Amino acid sequence: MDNISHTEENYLKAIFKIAEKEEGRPVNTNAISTEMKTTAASVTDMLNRLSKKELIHYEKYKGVTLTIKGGRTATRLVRKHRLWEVFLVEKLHFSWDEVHDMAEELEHIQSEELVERLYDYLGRPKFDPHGDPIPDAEGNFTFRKQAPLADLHLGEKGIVVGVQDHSAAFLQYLDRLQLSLGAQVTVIERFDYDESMKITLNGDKEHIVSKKVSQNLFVEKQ
Amino acid sequence: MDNISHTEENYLKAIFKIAEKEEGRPVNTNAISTEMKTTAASVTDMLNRLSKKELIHYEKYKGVTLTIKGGRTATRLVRKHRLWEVFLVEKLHFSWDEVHDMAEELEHIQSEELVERLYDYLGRPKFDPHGDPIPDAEGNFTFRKQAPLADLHLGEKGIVVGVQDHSAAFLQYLDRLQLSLGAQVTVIERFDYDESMKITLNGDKEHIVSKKVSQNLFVEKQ
DNA sequence: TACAATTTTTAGATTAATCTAAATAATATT
DNA sequence: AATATTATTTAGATTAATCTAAAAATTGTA
Ligand SMILES: [Mn+2]
Ligand SMILES: [Mn+2]
Ligand SMILES: [Mn+2]
Ligand SMILES: [Mn+2]
Repeated sequence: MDNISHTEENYLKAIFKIAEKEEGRPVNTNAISTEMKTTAASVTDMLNRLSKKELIHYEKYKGVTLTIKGGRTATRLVRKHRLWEVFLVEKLHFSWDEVHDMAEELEHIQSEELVERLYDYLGRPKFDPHGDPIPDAEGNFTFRKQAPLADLHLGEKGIVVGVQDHSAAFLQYLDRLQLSLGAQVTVIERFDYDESMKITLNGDKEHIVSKKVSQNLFVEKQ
Repeated sequence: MDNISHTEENYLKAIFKIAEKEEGRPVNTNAISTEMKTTAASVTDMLNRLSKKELIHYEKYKGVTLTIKGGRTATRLVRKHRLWEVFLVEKLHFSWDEVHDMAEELEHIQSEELVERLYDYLGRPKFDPHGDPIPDAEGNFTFRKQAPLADLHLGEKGIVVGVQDHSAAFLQYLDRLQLSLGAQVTVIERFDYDESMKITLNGDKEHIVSKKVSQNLFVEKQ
């Protein structure tokens, strides 16, 4: 009755993630099939199953939203995923571009007690290795007034606090430039031609970063 | 082709465990169905599947043995299971009677790299919280010349190194008596009547332990 | 050896999760 | 408004993992 399979959990997380971007509007079938790398027919099938379990509100052709129960399950998963990522980076010294797939499996470990002990063990972190907020045990997220680096004006300073693009390629590129979380960046020149910008890193190293990079990097203005 | 499901992994581990007790004789269907808490029919079905994947040698009505590949998979699972148990006890401070079910899930996390990093992180342990040996990355077990406490003669001393019975009830009972791994016990009296014995614990506390307890506790003679 | 008991396998169903192909509904475009 | 396009659902199959009930093989015993 109450048992939720790994697959069902992954669907709930996918719906949660899409709903976040879409600011709560009903999530449609195709968006889910893309996110889950599966067919629309499979999604429809699963939506009926999740609906019967009262994890989503679903009306044919109208898309879905999470119920309270479905939302709680999804945020629990996000909490577990991000805490395991912290563990892998902080304790086992994996780099931030290696941990996602492992966390994708670890997030399904049942025990609530385990998660909460892990949380304490890790020093009650508020953010994961990519700067994403870790919801607390009640499901509340810490919000931060962050903006893409691209939004900084000439002369403005910011601290790198997160990424939009979580791909290994982007994360490795940032490593190469030493643009890690906590780094201080200052915009010292902006090029209208291709919307790239020149920045200094911790008041020292200079870099030119492309529009794509500056749009995918979140900073907290200073 | 090469993908092994959680369920298949659990069957391999069950076969490995039974084969250990039976000293390599072919493992029969009913033994597996008991260990897996499932029906004989389901086991037969799974044996055909494992056989097709070349994880076991199987002949109808003759029982099964693990192939090299099946054996390697099983010992890797045992390694993972026991390392996670060490993690849960040493780092998250669970007690030894709480960790089995969590490890039963954690053992299925794929990444080999994760296991080896965990191994280093834990200080390359050779034994799990119940005193069971942790096979190394190549699948070799450390053997110990251990015997049930019941085998100690009057006046003999031993160090508690493991348990036969892994049930929470037994482990909690041992906790109550402070009979934990590493404790030194000396047999100071043996009662023929019910085969119980009186022991001293670390040369101090005295206890009378039943036959059942002394048979389920492993010691290393001194 | 013959019969009984036990063990194992087979047959036939069920449920979860997936797929392809076809049908239907919703939306966009002339 | 009619038609074309896109999105979604339905129909029908497949595979893994399980079950119950019945059949068959093996083992134990008189
Ligand atoms: Mn992740
Ligand atoms: Mn997952
Ligand atoms: Mn265990
Ligand atoms: Mn398991």
